[in-house]
Amino acid sequence: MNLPPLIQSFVLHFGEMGSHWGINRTVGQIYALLYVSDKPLNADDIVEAIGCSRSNTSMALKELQAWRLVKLQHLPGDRREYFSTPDDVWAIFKTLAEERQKREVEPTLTMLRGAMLETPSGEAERHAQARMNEMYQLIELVTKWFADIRDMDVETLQKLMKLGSQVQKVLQFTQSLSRLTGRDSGKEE
Amino acid sequence: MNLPPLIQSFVLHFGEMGSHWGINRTVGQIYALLYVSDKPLNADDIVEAIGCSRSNTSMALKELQAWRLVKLQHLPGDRREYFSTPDDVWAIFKTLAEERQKREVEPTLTMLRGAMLETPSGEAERHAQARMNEMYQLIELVTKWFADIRDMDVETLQKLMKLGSQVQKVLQFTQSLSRLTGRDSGKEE
DNA sequence: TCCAATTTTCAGTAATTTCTGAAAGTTTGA
DNA sequence: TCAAACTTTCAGAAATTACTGAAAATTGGA
Repeated sequence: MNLPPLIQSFVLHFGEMGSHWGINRTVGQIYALLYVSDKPLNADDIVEAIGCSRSNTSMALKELQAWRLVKLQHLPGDRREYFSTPDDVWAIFKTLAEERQKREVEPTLTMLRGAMLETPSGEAERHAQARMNEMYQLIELVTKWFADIRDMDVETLQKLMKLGSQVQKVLQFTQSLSRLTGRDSGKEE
Repeated sequence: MNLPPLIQSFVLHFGEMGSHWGINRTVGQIYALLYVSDKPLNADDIVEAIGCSRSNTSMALKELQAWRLVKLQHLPGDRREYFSTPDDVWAIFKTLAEERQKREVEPTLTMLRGAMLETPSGEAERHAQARMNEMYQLIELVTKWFADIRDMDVETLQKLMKLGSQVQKVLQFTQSLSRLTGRDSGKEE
């Protein structure tokens, strides 16, 4: 690996972190490299920069594309494929949230839904099913909320986040208002 | 493994999912087993139910304790250690969020903070540093917001989540109000 | 169509992670 | 203090995952 020190430490960090996430070192490193690069890179650029094999690079890029974290593009007069990450960090964040949702949460929800349909035989199973239901309700609520949040425009989202826990006050205020006027701003349960 | 079918499929699912998260199969399975169990279990109960070795169980329980996802307790007149998960699914969710924050996000923030202090030499490093700063700002904002959210009481949190994206309307409404009255409910940037 | 440039696949190897059994360590109460 | 009950550690085995180089496949232009 032959990179300026600032970039190198960023790339190495993402490589290490990869294992905490579900991705391998090379995938993490390549993503980091593309993220900070000021121009799209082709596979050989990446091999050169990271110091991994050409085939490994190919695999890693395929995985990053499956995650929708890199864009493929062609440069005029060059047959090679060039890769880059989206510029907008919020868009990246949303993509990541969507993909993790799809890969990690959906399958669990499906399994739990199936479990809800079973008829428990015996006390142990009855209790287990009740617990699974608690988990199901929680995950579903959080999931829907995340989807709502993801679909907000960045402006609103930033406003909301900066408001932070003070949103409580706004809610309380709105609820007193609605009690006075008889209108309700929130969804019913 | 010798468990009622409903419980078995739950336990196996968490085992598989473990690898998508940063935990191994046994850890996932044991957590799932404890989560649905109607009483605390000791290490031998777990070995019996899951079918792994005693030492593996010991390691896995240690990891689950490090994640603060299981409670250790003693039963009167029994020297063995019994394990269970917290009852409250919201508490579990919060613990999980805190631990992931600590393990996955903090180290990255630290690295980025360090990178911000470097003086870039050359255009590539200058651009890279700007990108890292964008990432830093985003992660910090989301992190603070998460912390705010975590510290809300469950009631408010559920209310907020059920409101979903309609919170936008509440925000807009409150802002028109504050424009009228000259008061501001939100933090300043 | 053919050739050269480029990308992908794949089988074998290397590295890492997980798991086990045996041994060592710890704790409790007699 | 000792012994029994129980837990942890750890070195090596097993399983899994990551990586490589060679070969096959694909692509675009002549």
